[in-house]
Amino acid sequence: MDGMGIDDVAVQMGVSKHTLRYYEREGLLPPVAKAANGHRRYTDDDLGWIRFLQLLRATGMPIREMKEFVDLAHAGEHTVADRVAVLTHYREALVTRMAQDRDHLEHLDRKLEYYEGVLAAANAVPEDITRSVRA
Amino acid sequence: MDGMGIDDVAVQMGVSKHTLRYYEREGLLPPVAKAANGHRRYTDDDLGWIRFLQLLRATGMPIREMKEFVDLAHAGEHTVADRVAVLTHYREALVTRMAQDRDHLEHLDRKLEYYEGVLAAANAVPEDITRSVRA
DNA sequence: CCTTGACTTCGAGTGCACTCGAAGTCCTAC
DNA sequence: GTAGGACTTCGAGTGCACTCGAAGTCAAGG
Repeated sequence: MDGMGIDDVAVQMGVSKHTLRYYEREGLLPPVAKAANGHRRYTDDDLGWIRFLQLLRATGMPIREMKEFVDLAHAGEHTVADRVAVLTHYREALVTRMAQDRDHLEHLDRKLEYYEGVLAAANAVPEDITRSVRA
Repeated sequence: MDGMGIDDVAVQMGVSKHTLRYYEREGLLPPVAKAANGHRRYTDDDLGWIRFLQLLRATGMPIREMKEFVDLAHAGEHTVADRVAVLTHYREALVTRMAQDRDHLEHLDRKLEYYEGVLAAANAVPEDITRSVRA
């Protein structure tokens, strides 16, 4: 039989076996083919789906809405416009978050600069003390 | 008495009153001063802390580690180097996430382009059908 | 034959970060 | 003086996304 076992898929895709079964249970993944012994065999299509799901998750989409999206995809071509709408929505949320992250990074760097200053001062103080002791 | 009430702080900082009390309980916020009637009065320093906590959260730091950080800050100047280490760690995690986000955005845009193509084709098909019917 | 080990299903448990509700207190306005 | 409403504490509940463990099945190796 062709296809990969769940263990290989888990390693290759960087998710746990538990998560793979969980996604399937939740309907995010179409029912995966089973070998004669009942073991899952993942096709390349399955792998593609998993990659896509990972992308959706990475955009911040919750499982519930991912399921809705998957159902739309399953419903056929007439849902493409809806799917574009959903994706566009999360695209915008992602762009917003990216802007916020840039902002947060800037703030963080300012904090770090401040701390570096404190650190430099702390290193300088002993010298001053030395000098004052010497004086 | 000076300082703001919890309601104003919640509105101004964009967090719920529940969360403000929760943060205080968890030791993320130093014990906030209380008016004679037991109501919390937030000083400007408190507001500054809250803003800082929001920054830490935004970098992806979990509550538990925020508490550790706060404890370090409370412990005095000799912990500055440790604090810099923690902040630097989360700074790097943030930078990594930002890079991943750029990557995700690119993938998402490719998906969207693909879908736009499908949509354009779907709009084109009826014309073709019309033509074939006419022929 | 029987142990080993990886798979299966199923429901239950975990960790996180809130979020809520009950019960009580205290000022304000009528 | 009492009804209303916002505050207080405290412990319990929620939602999310896994994560785990028990119990069973199956194929291969010794």
